[in-house]
Amino acid sequence: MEELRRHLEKKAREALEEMGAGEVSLSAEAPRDLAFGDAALACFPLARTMKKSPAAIAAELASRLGPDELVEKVEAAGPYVNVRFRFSAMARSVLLGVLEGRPPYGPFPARGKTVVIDYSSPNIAKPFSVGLIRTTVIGAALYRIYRHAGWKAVGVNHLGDWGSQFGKVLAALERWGDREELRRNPIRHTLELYVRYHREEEKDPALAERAREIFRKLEEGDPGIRALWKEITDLSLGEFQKTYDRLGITFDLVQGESFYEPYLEETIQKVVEAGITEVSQGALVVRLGEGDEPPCLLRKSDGTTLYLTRDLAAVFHRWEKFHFDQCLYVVGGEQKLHFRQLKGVLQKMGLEWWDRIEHVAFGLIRFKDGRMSTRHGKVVFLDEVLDKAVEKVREIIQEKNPDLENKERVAEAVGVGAVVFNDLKNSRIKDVRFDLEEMLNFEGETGPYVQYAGARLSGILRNAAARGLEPAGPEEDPGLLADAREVIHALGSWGDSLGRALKEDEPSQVTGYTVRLARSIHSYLHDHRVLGEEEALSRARLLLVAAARTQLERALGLIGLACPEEM
RNA sequence: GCGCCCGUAGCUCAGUUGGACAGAGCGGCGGACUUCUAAUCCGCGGGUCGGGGGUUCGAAUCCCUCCGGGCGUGCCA
Repeated sequence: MEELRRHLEKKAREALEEMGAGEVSLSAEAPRDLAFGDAALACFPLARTMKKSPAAIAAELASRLGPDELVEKVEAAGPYVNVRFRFSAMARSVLLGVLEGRPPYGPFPARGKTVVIDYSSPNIAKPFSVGLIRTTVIGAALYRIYRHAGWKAVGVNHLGDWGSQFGKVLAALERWGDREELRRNPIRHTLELYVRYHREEEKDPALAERAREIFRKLEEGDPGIRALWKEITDLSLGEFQKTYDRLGITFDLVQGESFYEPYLEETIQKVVEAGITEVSQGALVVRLGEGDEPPCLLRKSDGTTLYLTRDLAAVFHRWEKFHFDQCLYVVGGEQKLHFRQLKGVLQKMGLEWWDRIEHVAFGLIRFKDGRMSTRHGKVVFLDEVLDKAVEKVREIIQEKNPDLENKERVAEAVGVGAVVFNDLKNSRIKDVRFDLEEMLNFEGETGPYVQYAGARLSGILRNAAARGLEPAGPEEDPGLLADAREVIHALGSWGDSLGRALKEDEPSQVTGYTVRLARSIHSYLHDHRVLGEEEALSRARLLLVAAARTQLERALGLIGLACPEEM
């Protein structure tokens, strides 16, 4: 599709030059409706320089753009020039592009650029709640998308394994904890302790004092406290890993905030040496901007450090290690100020790479009656949601396809996929209401809908193989697929979707692509048979089926969904 | 109070960066399985694009203002 558009753009450029428009160019875009054609040139941008109406320009341009080996028909429609490509050329370009894995369908060659992506980064004193799914799956999708586009991607899990909340948990453990229970059920027990702490903190000032003291000792390196901390973080991380495995998510670098603990002093020193700090109310701060913009705190009045201090240490470390071209933080939108401050400090320090930092924000998950709160124990565990989804899929399989092999594996892939898909469906910035019922509705624009399209395609390919029928080869004319124009277009729009996904750091563009592709496939398969037609037709359609299946699996893979052969 | 984000069909959302008649899914109603998987497909109904101004040949999209919701706003992360 891309090469056809470039061909058209080149022709248009030449024609416009003949028309005396000078060195101008128009870009070919997808028309609003397939009925208009396969590509459209909008002439609005030329109206001013050419001092003619867009419609007049379109009319003249259209008259100069004749048919050729790739273009079948050119037509002016108001301010647009609509172009229909020769179907065989278009189909061949798309189908072979997909099957041979040429970019953008297959991965791009390395382009020598590095992106560091910070995602998931759970606070491991807290449970793996559904709230964490957002950063985890959005970040992992971006990681795969950047890699597909030829970037060197570094996935970082910046574990929240440090900070005053550990003082709280350890203080609670000291007072009410059960070490046996902690080992058996680390996450739940830690959560219980955390909730209890917050319930009792208000009426018991000594408790809060003890928590602060413990955190201070932790930072000072007290061996007993350190050992306890290590035990909790290890147990907790083990539990997190199980969920990552289920989601198929990996990292290149798992490094807790604690890792940076020895570097905090030199980090603070670096900022001080830049001459931008001041002491205010006993705390070390950097003032950014004017007016009410709150200052950034590097060190509290009690001498301990903050989130920002540790993030600064981490970003220096990342810079030295990777010299990234971009560094993305996939973190909720409520932390916008924090990242503005992080960038602000770097900028004020005069570091030229401050602008490569980007906060990829997303909306939070809310319940009908307000937001989640770990402190109040108002959490839903992600694993429970996944389990419910998988259970629902099991029931559906039992009902629809009881003879299926690998039932359990398919149920897991479809159930987990449904939850992941649901989270990647909408623009990331929107808040999402936690609605289990909607998550478990598997009809319409859902993960199972897309996977089901893949399974139907696979079924056809299996049957064809059993009959010894091969897809048409590249030398054969794909003209027999003229009734599949919509599928070809859906397939061919991949470059647009991928481009926007990258430009906007928006995995939902890929999700949307899978839905459109699946829809065109379902619709086509409903109206057309592949096997049992005249051989040339069957083989041509088989080529389409193979390409659709390949591309669907690729796109699903980028957002972290499997594409089961059967379901 | 101030700052940022969101507001499109009953519900959940798209809307290709200012352009062709505002589109999907869910829910509702009505149809399609002796034929490669009906977790599917096809049709119908449903919208002052939160309100009001402005910029423009042209605004859901840009600017101003108001309203509603969310988030943040010095020692949490």
